[in-house]
Amino acid sequence: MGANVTEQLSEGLHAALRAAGLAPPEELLWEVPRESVHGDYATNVAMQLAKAARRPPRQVAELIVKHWPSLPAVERVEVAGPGFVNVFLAGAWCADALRQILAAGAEYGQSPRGRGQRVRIEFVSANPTGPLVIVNARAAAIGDALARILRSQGYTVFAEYYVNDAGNQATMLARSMEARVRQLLGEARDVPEGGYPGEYLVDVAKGYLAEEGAHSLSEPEAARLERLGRYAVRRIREAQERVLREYGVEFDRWVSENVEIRKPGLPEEAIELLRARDLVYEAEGALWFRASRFGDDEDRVLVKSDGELTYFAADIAYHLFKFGDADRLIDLIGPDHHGYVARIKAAMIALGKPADAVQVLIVQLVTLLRGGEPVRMSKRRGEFVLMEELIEEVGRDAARFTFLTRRHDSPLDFDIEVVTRQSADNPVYYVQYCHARISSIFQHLKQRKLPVPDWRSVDLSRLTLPEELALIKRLLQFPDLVAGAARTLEPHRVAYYLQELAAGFHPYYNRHRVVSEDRALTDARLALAAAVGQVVRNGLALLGVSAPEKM
RNA sequence: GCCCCCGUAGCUCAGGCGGACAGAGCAGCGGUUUCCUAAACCGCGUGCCGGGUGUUCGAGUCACCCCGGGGGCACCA
Repeated sequence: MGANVTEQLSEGLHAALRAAGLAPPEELLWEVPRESVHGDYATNVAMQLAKAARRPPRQVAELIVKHWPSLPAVERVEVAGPGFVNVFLAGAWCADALRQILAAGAEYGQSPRGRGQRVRIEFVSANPTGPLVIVNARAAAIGDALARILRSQGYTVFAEYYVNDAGNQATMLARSMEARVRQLLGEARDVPEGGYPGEYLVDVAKGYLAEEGAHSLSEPEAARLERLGRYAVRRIREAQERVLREYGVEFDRWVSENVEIRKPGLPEEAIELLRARDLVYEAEGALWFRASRFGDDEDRVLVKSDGELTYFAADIAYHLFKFGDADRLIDLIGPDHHGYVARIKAAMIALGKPADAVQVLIVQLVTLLRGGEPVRMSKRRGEFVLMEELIEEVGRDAARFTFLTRRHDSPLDFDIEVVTRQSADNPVYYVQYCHARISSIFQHLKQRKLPVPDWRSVDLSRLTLPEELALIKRLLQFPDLVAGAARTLEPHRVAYYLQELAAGFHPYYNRHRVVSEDRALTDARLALAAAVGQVVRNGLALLGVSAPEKM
């Protein structure tokens, strides 16, 4: 008993197919035609079934239309073009469906279809060697929105941040720390080649001296570096966590590669699992995994000839770790790691996971511009535009929304000056303003001491303007839209939908008064405004963007 | 040389598991406010959808090739 239109249409279509003696395809797809003269929904089943039915598509479509059952939601059904079945919704039914949207409230758009499935989504996972930068903000916006969207579809979602605090880079961080600490003590020391020369480490080094004291530097090298490294990782991680929280992103857990994967010997265990399946071999002094049997280009090294584990070996262990309480994994990674996708998938398939249980999304780079000029960023010299500077300058909502109006796999030019200078015309404000306007209508009502009607008893048949029906039909598409965003892992669909919805409301608001002398009409229009406001709020919530009452 | 991503309006990008006449925002020009927020509304668009071949009743969408841009091709992480 939902307002989900396509579910009802599919039931009707099934009934029609049965009555017509046609075998239904496994899945029925409804699309919203670009042109309204083609109806509110259309399906191409007739064309799909034509071959099996040994009839021309249009004839099949005629059969479907002929046997179409009477449904309150549907005014008429017709055959069009090469064999489309076009469905026109009944206006009165649509208007009445507003009641269901309002009753569902914040739950409108949710679905139970993912219930029982546990999804672990890992994102950002920047190295704990420096502050977060702009591309991390992009990944954070996308990952967080995906988590929210999947949750809305009933999935149990865990958001996870992996801290690569082991291996070479951890050592280089420790050495860089040591140089900075000794510099503070007056020694002439350079940050080592391949280290982290960013200024931020100076502050961390100051903290270290204050908390741990200079005497700790007299420890033997191994212990000294471990202490320095551990301290730096902790402080940098805390800073990353703080920025992400400001951005509105919370992780369910932060997993330390060093503590939770390496120390307990999980990589070795993973290798043994592969060995038990006879999927490893020794060659040239190293231990290899037969990745090429599972879709990778070539076999991959697990243990180097010097006896050290590769990052890949740890990564296999980490993915198994994630599968510990999840059925499905989603990794968001940067394009520089895409060479890893094939091998990690190969390893998971080799260990018995379904081929589609690991989904890897590549979040493409962000080219930062300022007034059309590229902002120079040099990791080597430690020059970045930081994520916190971005939030400061552009604002959290605008930054998130801008990232979410692009596909994750499309490289993005982000011109700070444009996004800030045009802030008033930014699409995010267009959508938020829609929400604020609707809030102000109810504020106005309150000031005039007029009651908010009980939606259950409002006469919605007063909503007959074409703009009103178009708006309502747009609202009715929302559940399918969110489901589609969840299925394809494309949060930007929600952002575009919201812009279209707002683009439907603003002109309507401009042309027609909601609150008028006609009390019954006022109540009906209030219901529509409330429903639009609710859906805007729900949609923005899925993106992690605020829905202000005032602007 | 091999692999991945991208190539749609001046700019930034959408185009919903192939569908019916290709869209939005921005930038530009002109107009709208005694009225629930003008961060709004109204009007103004001639795009070889990078090029080619193919699959299909139908291709911006799928396959292959080519061109252009970015990124990867480690016993680094």
